[in-house]
Amino acid sequence: MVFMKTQRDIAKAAGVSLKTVSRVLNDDPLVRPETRARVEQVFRKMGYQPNVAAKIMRAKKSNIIGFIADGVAMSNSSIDLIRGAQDVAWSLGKQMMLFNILAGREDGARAEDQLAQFRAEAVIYATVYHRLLTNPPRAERSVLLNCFSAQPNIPTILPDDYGLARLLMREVFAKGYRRPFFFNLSEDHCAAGLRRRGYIDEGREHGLDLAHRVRPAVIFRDGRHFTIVDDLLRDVLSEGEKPDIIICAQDILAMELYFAIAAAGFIVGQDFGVASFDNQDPVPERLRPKLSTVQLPYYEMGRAAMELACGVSPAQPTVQLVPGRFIGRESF
Amino acid sequence: MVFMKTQRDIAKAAGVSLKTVSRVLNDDPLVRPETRARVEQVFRKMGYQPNVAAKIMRAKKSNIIGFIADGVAMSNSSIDLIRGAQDVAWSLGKQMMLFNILAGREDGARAEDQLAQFRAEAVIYATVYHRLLTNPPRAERSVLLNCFSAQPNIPTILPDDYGLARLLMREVFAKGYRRPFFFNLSEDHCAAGLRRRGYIDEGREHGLDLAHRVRPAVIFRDGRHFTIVDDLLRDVLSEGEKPDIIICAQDILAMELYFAIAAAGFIVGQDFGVASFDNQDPVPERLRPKLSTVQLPYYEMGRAAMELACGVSPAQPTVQLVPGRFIGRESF
DNA sequence: AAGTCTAATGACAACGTGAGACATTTTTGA
DNA sequence: TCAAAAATGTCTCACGTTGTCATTAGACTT
Repeated sequence: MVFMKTQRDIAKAAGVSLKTVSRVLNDDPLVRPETRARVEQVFRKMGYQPNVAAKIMRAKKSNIIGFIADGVAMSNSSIDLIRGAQDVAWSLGKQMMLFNILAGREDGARAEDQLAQFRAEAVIYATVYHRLLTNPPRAERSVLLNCFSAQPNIPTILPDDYGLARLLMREVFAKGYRRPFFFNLSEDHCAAGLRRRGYIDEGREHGLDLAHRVRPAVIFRDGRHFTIVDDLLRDVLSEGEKPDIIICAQDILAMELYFAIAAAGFIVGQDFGVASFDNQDPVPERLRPKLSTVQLPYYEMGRAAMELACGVSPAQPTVQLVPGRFIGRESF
Repeated sequence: MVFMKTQRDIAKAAGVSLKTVSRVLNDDPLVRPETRARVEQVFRKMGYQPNVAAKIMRAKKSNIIGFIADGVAMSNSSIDLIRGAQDVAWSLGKQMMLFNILAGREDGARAEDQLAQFRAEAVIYATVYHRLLTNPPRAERSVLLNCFSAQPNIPTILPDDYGLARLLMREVFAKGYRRPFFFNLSEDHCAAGLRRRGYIDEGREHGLDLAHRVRPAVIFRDGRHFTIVDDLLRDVLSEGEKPDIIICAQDILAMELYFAIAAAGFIVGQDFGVASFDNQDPVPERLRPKLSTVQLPYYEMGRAAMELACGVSPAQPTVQLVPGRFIGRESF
């Protein structure tokens, strides 16, 4: 972009002084409307674009908010985190600078350096899964999104996994189901504990003891996650009280469960209800019967994080839980 | 970031001139080793980060490559486009500036403005689906990724949909299938025509006339896409020669087909083979039986686009087709 | 020891913007 | 017609970095 126009060029072309051009750009009321019109005419004709680098220099303020997205490439759910943040940033005249990284590689440090070099005013650290952030952020002003840190006082936005589980179970009980069983995430996943507690607490509220009606359907072994939906379903059907609905901790687990149920000779939505967490496009809408899920509030979380980063919403409590909502379809 | 150190601060602290600090930073061999050591000592102590804005000003060169991603939020497949581009950019010392937009909103123009203001050296325009770009890019130097334009001479990276179809059918025939049927995308999707041609041509190569053994499984009506997998399967089973394998134009269509096949009382991989296009995580791996697909070469396409944008690979032919590869699993 | 050469270091300018201080011109109103 | 007010212009500086050129320190020659 060597041939970019400067205010000086505009001034010459419009037959006014550099200062007048500057006044027009910065909405100085001292400019006569006709002069303003003439200058703006030239802006359009010559295609002037202000030089952000010079602006940053001059203002000692970058208007840049960094967004470090860890592992977003692995899942599409968290893209809504980005969309939410982006929308807020633009509406505030801020520039969001986005980095997709994979934790464990040097990506992260590199992204942080880049942002520091652009003098980003704040940095949002986002993860795909709700989890603990091991190495804390270096930026002076940061916001944690979908993750949290050992060190306190960093503003943090988290999904209300506990509340989400209760919300889902309220719907389940409202439809008359009384023998739920919960196919949970593996216990190393920190949403697992929260959801289990919400599931059990909401059960107690309805006079049920669900403490033994929840088991992980994903296990972590040799550094990898394996799903054991088939085995788990077999176990659950052979022992104890047969469930009337199965809750899955992820849509994709629900998909596997659909196959497992069919393989066992049953029909989803008839012999068992199925419910799940995530509402991760496009799976729930395309399953038959369509899957009823609770939606993780990623878009709203992204918005909230950017608002914190930009200092719109005041400090708030350090950890902010964002509620989700129920998406009712056909599976229960 | 008000309290950022500058080279001037470092110079004062180290008792040398501003220029010497600059020399140390730019690996100028003219600096005496002891001086260099002293200055670097101060760097570490004071935590210097160069100011990119000033660099851009001074150099009149931004090292920034823009990436405008249209609709990435709608699908996770194209994230690999971004990963590929990002990896190349970093390895070249370039800074990729990423924008997620939705065509039809003002997002696009805004992103282009932002990039012009940052004096981006080139802009990559990427779309989720292989399609025609209606309003052409404004940037002087641009690359089209997964889309193409009416105006010629813009370097363009496209998936080789035709070749992908032939590749897939070669595998199908190699496994002995002789009565394929192709559940294609809707005809408004420009991959549909290419894949159909590849499908038919590869069939002819094996002595089969497949011109009438392909139909759209997705229809476009009232501005929306609907899948008609169930209806189509019923039709195909009731008329003409019963297929021994069904090819789906998307993994998610294949998922629907699994259900439709089960509903019709058949077993996937036994009564019919199923094959598909995309290899879009996590669906193919989690279906039972696991789905064999051809993978769209998104990562490589992203790399190729960034290489073009950075001027690494010479001009090439204007349109560059990137081949995909076959991912064999269990479904045929 | 004086002179010469080179290695090392320093001073300065410029990039584009925006603002302050102030001068000059134009317009408005009595 | 003149004074006041409004509009525009001139000039200067600062932001942080790095290329050009000038200067100094040290080493080497005679």
